Amino acid sequence: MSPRKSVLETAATRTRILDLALETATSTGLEALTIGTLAAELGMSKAGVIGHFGTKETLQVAVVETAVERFRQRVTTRAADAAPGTERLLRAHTEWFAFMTEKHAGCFLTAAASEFDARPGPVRDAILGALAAWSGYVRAELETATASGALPRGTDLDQLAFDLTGAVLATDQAIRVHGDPRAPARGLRALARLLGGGPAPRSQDLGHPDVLDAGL
Amino acid sequence: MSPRKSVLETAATRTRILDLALETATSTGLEALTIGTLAAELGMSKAGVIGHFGTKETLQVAVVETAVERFRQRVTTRAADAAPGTERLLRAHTEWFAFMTEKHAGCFLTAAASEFDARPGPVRDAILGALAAWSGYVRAELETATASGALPRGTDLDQLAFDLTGAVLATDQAIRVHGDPRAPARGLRALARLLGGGPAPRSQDLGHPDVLDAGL
DNA sequence: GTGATTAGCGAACGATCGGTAGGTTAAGCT
DNA sequence: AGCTTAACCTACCGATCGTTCGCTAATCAC
Repeated sequence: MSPRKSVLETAATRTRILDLALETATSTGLEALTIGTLAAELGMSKAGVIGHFGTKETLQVAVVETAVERFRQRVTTRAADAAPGTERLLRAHTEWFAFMTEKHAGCFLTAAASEFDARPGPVRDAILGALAAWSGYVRAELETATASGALPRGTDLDQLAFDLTGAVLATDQAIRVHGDPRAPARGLRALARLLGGGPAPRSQDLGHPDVLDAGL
Repeated sequence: MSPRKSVLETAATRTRILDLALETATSTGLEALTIGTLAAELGMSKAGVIGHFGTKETLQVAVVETAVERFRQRVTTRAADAAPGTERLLRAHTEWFAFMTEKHAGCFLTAAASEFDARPGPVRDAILGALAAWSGYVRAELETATASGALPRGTDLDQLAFDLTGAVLATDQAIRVHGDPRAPARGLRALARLLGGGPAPRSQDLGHPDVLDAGL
C-alpha cells in the first residue's frame, strides 16, 4: 500500500509518530504506550511504526528526547534573553508553568521520572539525564545570582534548589491531578518569595502582581 | 491441593496478598501489578489470588485502601498526641518523611496519584479520596493554628497548604528518584520555615536542629 | 538506466495478559 | 452426621502484547 517515501517524508513520518507518542504518553504514561494502538491512530501498520525505532524501548527513549527538545524550545530558550540569575530563573519557571497549563497535562518529564524511578535501563537514564541537565541549569543561575549579589552570600543553594523543585512539583500536581487553574499563580508566588524577596509566606498580600500575572 | 481454610486463615491469606501487592506496586507501579506474577511469588494459583477480589481493578482499590490504612497508622495516629496546630503538623510530616525513607520507596499514594491522574475509575476515585482526606487534615490543623495565634491572622491558608505540599513532593522525589538520604532533613527545614518561624530560606543556618535531627 | 537500499505493509510468531469453568476438599452451620 | 459453602487448584479461553519475516515498490547513488 505505502511504498517507500522520500527522505523528507520519512523524517516527517518519524516526527508524526513521536508527536502522537509524546501526546499519549503525557496523558497515559510512557509504559502504557502500545505499538498497536499507536499504529492504528496513525493509520499505519505496527511494523511500519516500529521500523523507525527497532524496539519499543528505543521508541520510549526517542519520546523522552523529543520531550526534552520541546522543553528546551519552550522554556530554556525563551528565558535566555532575561538577565542571568534570579530574573532568568523566574522567567524560565513562568514559561514552564504556562507550558504545563497549555496542554492541561503538567510536565511529561516529571511524570516520567516518577514512573521509571524503579525501572533501570536506557529509558530511565535518559529521564535522569534530563533532570540532571535542568538542575545544573538552575544551579548555574543560582550561583550567578549569588555572585551578583541578588542572593545574599552564604545562601544554602542546595536547600534553595530543593525548595524551587518543591514549588514546581506542587504546581505540576495541582494541574495534573486536580486541574486547578490557580496553580501557576500559586507556584509563581512561592518562587517569588524564595528568589526575589517576595512577600512573607504567611502574608496574604500578593506582592509582585506584575510578575504573577505576566503571561497567565 | 489446597482445600478450604478456616476463616482466620482466609483473612491471613488476603492480607498476605495485599502486603505483597502493595510492596510491588510501590516500586513498580499500581498498573504494572499482574495477577500471574503476584500468584507465583505467593506460591498460589492465579485463580486463588483473584478469587479474593474478583477483578484486578477491585484488587487495586484494595491495595489503595491498604496503603491508606498503613499511612493512618504510621503517620496520623502517631501525630495525634502532639499539640494541635503547627506542632502536630510538624510531627505528622516528620513521621511521614521517616515512613518514606524506611522502605526507600517514597510515598505510594503520591506515586499512585501521578499514575492514575488521567485514568478515571474507582481506582482513581480511591486515590483522590485519600488525597482529599489528607488535605482536609492539613487544612483543619492550619485553621487551629491560626485560631490559636500560632500563625498570624490573615495568613493565606491555601497558599500555605500549597507550599507544604511542595515540600512533601520535593522530599518524595528526592528519595524516590535520586535516593538522597538528606531529603528528609531538607524537607523538614522547608516545613519549619513555612510553619514555625524557622530560619529564612536563604540562610545557611540550620535553625532548629532538635527538630531536624529528631528520629532521622 | 540500473542496481542497491529502504519505508512501509500484511501476516504470523510466542508470550503473557485478565478472567472463567469445573473439580476437589475441608470448614461451618443445622 | 449431613449438607452447604467457599478457598484453592488445574486447565483453558480470547485478546493483546512486542517482535519478526517476507514482500512490494519507490527512491537514491552510480
